[in-house]
Amino acid sequence: MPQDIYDKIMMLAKRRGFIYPSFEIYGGVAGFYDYGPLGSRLKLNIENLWRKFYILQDNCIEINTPTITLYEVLKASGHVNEFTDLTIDCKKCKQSYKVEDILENISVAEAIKKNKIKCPNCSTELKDAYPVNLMFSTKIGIGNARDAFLRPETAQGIFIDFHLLYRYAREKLPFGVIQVGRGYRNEVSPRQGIIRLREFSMAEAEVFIDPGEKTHPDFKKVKDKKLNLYDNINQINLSVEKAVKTKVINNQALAYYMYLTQEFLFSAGVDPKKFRFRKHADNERAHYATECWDAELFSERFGWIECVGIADRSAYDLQSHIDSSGKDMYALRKYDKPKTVEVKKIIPKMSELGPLFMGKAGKIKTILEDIELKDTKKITVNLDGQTVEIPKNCYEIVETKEKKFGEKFVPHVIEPSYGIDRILYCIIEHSFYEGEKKGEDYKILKFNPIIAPIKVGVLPLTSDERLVNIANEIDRSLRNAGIETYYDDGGSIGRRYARMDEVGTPFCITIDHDSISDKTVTIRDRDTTKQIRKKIEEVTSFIKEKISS
RNA sequence: GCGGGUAUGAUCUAGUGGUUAUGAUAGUGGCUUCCCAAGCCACUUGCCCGGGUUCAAAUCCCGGUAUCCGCACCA
Repeated sequence: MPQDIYDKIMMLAKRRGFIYPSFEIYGGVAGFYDYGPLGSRLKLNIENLWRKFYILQDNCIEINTPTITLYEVLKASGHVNEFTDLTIDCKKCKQSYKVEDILENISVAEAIKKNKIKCPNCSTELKDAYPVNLMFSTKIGIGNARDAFLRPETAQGIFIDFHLLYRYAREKLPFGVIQVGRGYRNEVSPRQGIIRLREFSMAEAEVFIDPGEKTHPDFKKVKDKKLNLYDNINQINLSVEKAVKTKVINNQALAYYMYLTQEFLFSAGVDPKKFRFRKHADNERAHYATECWDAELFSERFGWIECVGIADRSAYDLQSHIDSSGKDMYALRKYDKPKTVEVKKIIPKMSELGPLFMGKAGKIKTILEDIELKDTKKITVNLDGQTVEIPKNCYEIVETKEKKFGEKFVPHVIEPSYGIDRILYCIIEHSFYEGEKKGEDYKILKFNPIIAPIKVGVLPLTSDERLVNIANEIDRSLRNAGIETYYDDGGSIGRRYARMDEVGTPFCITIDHDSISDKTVTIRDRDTTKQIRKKIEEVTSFIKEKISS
C-alpha cells in the first residue's frame, strides 16, 4: 500500500520522538497518544505562542481549574442531557442506533411501551433502549461519594468562577479569561489517529461582553484585514468590517476573535492556502451556541478539519449557573448619572403568609421581595415547579423612589476554543517537505522558528578538541540565553544537517577550523541551506533575533 | 458499534508448518574522512496478545487488541 502523507508523518513522529501511541506495550488504546520529547516541546511552544496572543496582545487573564468536574456543573451546563444519546441495539445483527434516528416524531416513552420497533438493518426486534453519555464519569470520595465527570471542555471551570473573575477584572467589561488544559470525551469509535482523541488538549478563551455592545476595543485596528470565509457553498474573502456590516458575521466581537485566530494560526505555521472559516449550519450548532464559526485546516489525509470553534454562547452558561446555583453572577451596567426611579415594592405580610403557607412562607417571602413589579392585578410565585397565586391580603404594595446606579445583566460570552492536538498535527503536515538527496528520501519539517522544538543545532565539524571546546562554549551561551539547542558531534556533517532538518531545527551552527583562528562560525539556514559567517560573540543575539520574529 | 483488509526490531520490509527468522534505514562504540545522509569493522533492538489444532505454529484456526477502508457516531 502506498504511504500517504499521514503515514509518513506518523512514521517520522514516532521515530524522532514527536508522537507515540499510548500504552503500546499493552496493546495500545484507541484515542490516546503520548507526546515524546520533541512533541511535548512543540506543543508547549504552540501553547505559549497562543498565550502571547491572548494574554499579551488581548489582555486576557489565565486560570486553572480541576479536570474532574462536579455533576451539578455539567448538569447545569446541559452536558449531562445534551451529551446523552438514548441508544438501542438490534438483537441479531448488533447494530446500534440513536433512538431518535429510528423514531421520528414519536415520544421515546411511547415507543418503548409499544416496543415493536424493528432493526432497520435486519428487521429483528430491538432490545431495550439505554442512555449513552460521551463523558467519562467518576466519583469523588468513598461512601457518600459525589458524582463527577472528567470535563468535556475547560469552559465550565471559567463560568463557575465568573463572580470572582468579574471582581478581579475590577467589574469592567469586556474581559477575557483563558484556560489551557486537557479535556475528555469517551468517543464511540475514535478513528483518524491524533485527530480524534479521547483525551485531548485545548486552549479556550471565554470573553465576557455586554450584550448591548458586542464589540472589541481593538476592532478598529483589524477592521480592514481580510478573512477567508466559507458559507458551505462559496469561498468569500471579506474584510472584518464588511463581514459584520453585511451580517455574514453577527457582531464585531465575534469577528475580532476570528481575525485573532487567523493571525495566531498563520504565525504558528499554518499554510494560509489550507485555511478557512466555515459557518455552522443551524442543525450542527452545539446546544449552547447561537452562532459558531470553525477555523478549518486542510489535511491531505483527512480533508478539512475543524481545529478551532469560535462560538457566540450568548448568556447561556452564566444564566444556567445562576438558575441552578442561585449565585449572583450578574454584571452591572453603570448609568452615566444615577437615575431616580419610582419603584413599586411588595412588602409581604408575614402574619398572613405564615399561617397560610406554613413552612414555605419564608421562601415565598424572599421571592416576593425580588419580584420586579409591573402588573399588580395578580401575584404568582413559582414554587417547586408549581405556580401559586398569592392572595391580596398577604402583601402590601408600596411605591418608593430609589436611586439606581446601573442595571444588572447577564454578560454574553464569545468563546474561541482551540484543539491543540489537531492544530499541532496540521502544522506538521503543512510544514512537511520531501525531496531527494543522492537518491535518498530527504525530509524537512519547515517549522516556524518560534514553534520549532529545537532552535539551533551546534555542530563541531570534526572531533578536534579545539573545535569541540568552542562548540561547547557556544552551546552553553545559547542555553543560558534561553534558546533550545542540540549538540551533535556524531557522524558526517551532512548526516547531522539531515537529522536537524528532519526535526525542523531552523538553524545550525558549524564550528570549523577557521573558527580557531578568526573566532567566527557558520550559521546555516534550514530552508535555503545557505550559510553565513558570524563572529562567535554575535551568534547568540543574531539567533535570538531570528527566532523571535 | 457492524462488515472487510492488515499486524515481523525505533522505522520500513522479505519469508517458510521443521536448524541460529531476511534485508535496509536508524542508533551505539571504534577507525577514517570532513560543509550537506561517504566508507570500513563490531554491536544493540523483533514475529501484537490469549487460546486451539499439531510431534512441531511467527506461519493454520478461533477470540481479543491495535490500525486501515466502508457504514454508523463525532454535542
